[in-house]
Formats: sequence, C-alpha cells, structure tokens
Amino acid sequence: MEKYAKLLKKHGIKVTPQRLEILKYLNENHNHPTAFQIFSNLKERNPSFSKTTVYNTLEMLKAHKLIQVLTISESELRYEFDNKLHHHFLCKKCGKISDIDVQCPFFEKMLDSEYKVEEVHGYFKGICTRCSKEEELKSET
Amino acid sequence: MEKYAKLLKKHGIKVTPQRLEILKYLNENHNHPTAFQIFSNLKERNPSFSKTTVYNTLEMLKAHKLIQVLTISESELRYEFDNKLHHHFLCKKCGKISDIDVQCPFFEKMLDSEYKVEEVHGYFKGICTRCSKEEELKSET
DNA sequence: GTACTAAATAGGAATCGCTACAAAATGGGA
DNA sequence: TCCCATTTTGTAGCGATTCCTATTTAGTAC
Ligand SMILES: [Mn+2]
Ligand SMILES: [Mn+2]
Ligand SMILES: [Zn+2]
Ligand SMILES: [Zn+2]
Repeated sequence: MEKYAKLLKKHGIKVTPQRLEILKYLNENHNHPTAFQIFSNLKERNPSFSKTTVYNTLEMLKAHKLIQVLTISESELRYEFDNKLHHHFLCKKCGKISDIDVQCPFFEKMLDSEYKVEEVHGYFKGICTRCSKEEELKSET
Repeated sequence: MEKYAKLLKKHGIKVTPQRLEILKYLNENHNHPTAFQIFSNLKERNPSFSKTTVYNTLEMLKAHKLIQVLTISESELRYEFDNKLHHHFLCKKCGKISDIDVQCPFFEKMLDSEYKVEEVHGYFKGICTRCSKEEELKSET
C-alpha cells in the first residue's frame, strides 16, 4: 500500500484512503473495469464509499497520466492502471477486453506531425476465441 | 439521390425517404457527426423527422457495414459514411475529428490470430494544429 | 488539545446520450 | 381499393456521468 502513497506524493496528489483503494483495485484487476465496477467492489468493504469519489479520483489520476481511459466500448468508459503502449481487443459478444501486445508504428511519426499527440489507442473489435468456439458448438447441433 | 437508393437495394434494405436523407447527409458531411447532429439538421427541413429513426437507421447501416461507428469521443458516438480503413485524430480542445490516412499494419496479422476481427480503430488524441497555434498566441501576450 | 481552514468525500439530484415501446403512418401487393 | 407488414414518430425510460451541497477529514496555528 505504501507504493501507491509514494506514487501519489510524487505527483503532488494528496494521499487519502479512498485514492489508495482505487489505485490498489486498478493494480490488482487488469480487466479494464468500468467506474461502476470499481465503485461497487470498493463499496462492499466500505459501504460509505461514494460514486462521486470514484469519478473524481479517476479524473485526477487521468489528468496526471497515472491511468489510461479506454473508449473502446460504445456505452461506457473503461479504466486501466497499466499505461504502457498496447492495443486492445473487444469481444462484441461477451464484452471482454483483452490486451494486444503491439505498439502503433505511426506514433513516432505523429509526434513529428502538425498534431500534438497525447494519447494513442488501437482497438480491434469482433468475437473472441472462447465465443467463437461456443458458436461453432451451437451450429453443430 | 438515386445512388443511395441503389446502395440500399443492393443490401436488401427497403428504401425510405428518411434513410436516403441520412445517407445523403453522411455523404455530404465528412465531419464525423453525432446522431444528434444528423437528427437536428434533418429536422430543420422535415420537422417530423424522428430521433428514433436516426438511431434505427444508423444501427441498420452499421449492421450492413455501410457506415462506421467511431468510439473516439468519451461521451458520444460519431458516424461516418466512408468505411475504408483509416485512423483518426481527436482534438481535446475543439473536439474536431480529423482523418489520418494510415492503415493499421497489424490488421492482417490479427485476421490470422485466434480472434475474429471485424473492426479496426486507430485513434490519436491531443491538440490540433489550429488550437496549438491559438495557445501559442495567448502565451505570447 | 482546540480552533480554524481548505480540501476531500458522501449522497442525492440532475443531465444527457441512447433505447424501448406503442400508436400512427406508409407503401407495396392482392 | 383494401390489407398487412414495415417504418416512422413521439414519448417514456434507462444508465453512465456530472453537478451540487452538506458533512467529514486532515493539516496548521495557537
Ligand atoms: Mn490494457
Ligand atoms: Mn474518418
Ligand atoms: Zn467473447
Ligand atoms: Zn482543436
């Protein structure tokens, strides 16, 4: 827990129990959770945990580039602690988001372009392995 | 207008005035509009134009892969008629979305992978040229 | 330890993009 | 023309996010 406190201090962010909990949750859950998933999980242990605090904290962590916000879903934002460059795959059937370990080769070029690039997102969408197999089984009957 | 009708017929979609209007609007406005922008523009000429029709039609066009849905914004979906592979840049200041004419080099590889890829999205986010210059001018005062 | 103060949190209301639903309109075929 | 399936419309509803304000917390000075 001390490492999260250090991280926050390093960025000049005041350390609070709620912020530590959110950081810990993101670090231990690499499934790109929604704000609501974070909220409801933390609320279980601390019933007074507030939804607003989750949104405020995520906003602040994002501003300090400590977390990444994914707009891969059409209906809600997904968050992740890991902020090194990688792509994502969204299964349209089960909703699972997987990491794809490649880096955009245009990133460097874009840095030299007329645009001031701050974020790079690579999203693939389709059907995941598990769901594809399930579909095959169904069609065989 | 006849070309839109042909396009719809080719895909087995029944031709209606509303669908033609939406296709025409998307073809003539390459600024990746929101559903609401489409709706309010078409409503000006035809006051009974319905929001639901816009969403239904966009959903149908998307299902037939006639249009692309962009999840680049954090708050709303953007639509475009052009469905050939290209990337996008979102300016966080003015909200403008620009086309970046590159193709994801991982697309082919992903097609051979365990995933069944149906969509590829490449998003860059930051500050556009115009907004960067405006910022410079401000700081010079 | 107490008092003061600014920042953070909690809880609820409000907003907004999108969807669901049912009634009315449309339009092609008998 | 009449029928019936499809489409459109208008409204209500939903869910993710934001806004607002009272309360709590935590740091500082006395
Ligand atoms: Mn990831
Ligand atoms: Mn485009
Ligand atoms: Zn799946
Ligand atoms: Zn801009």
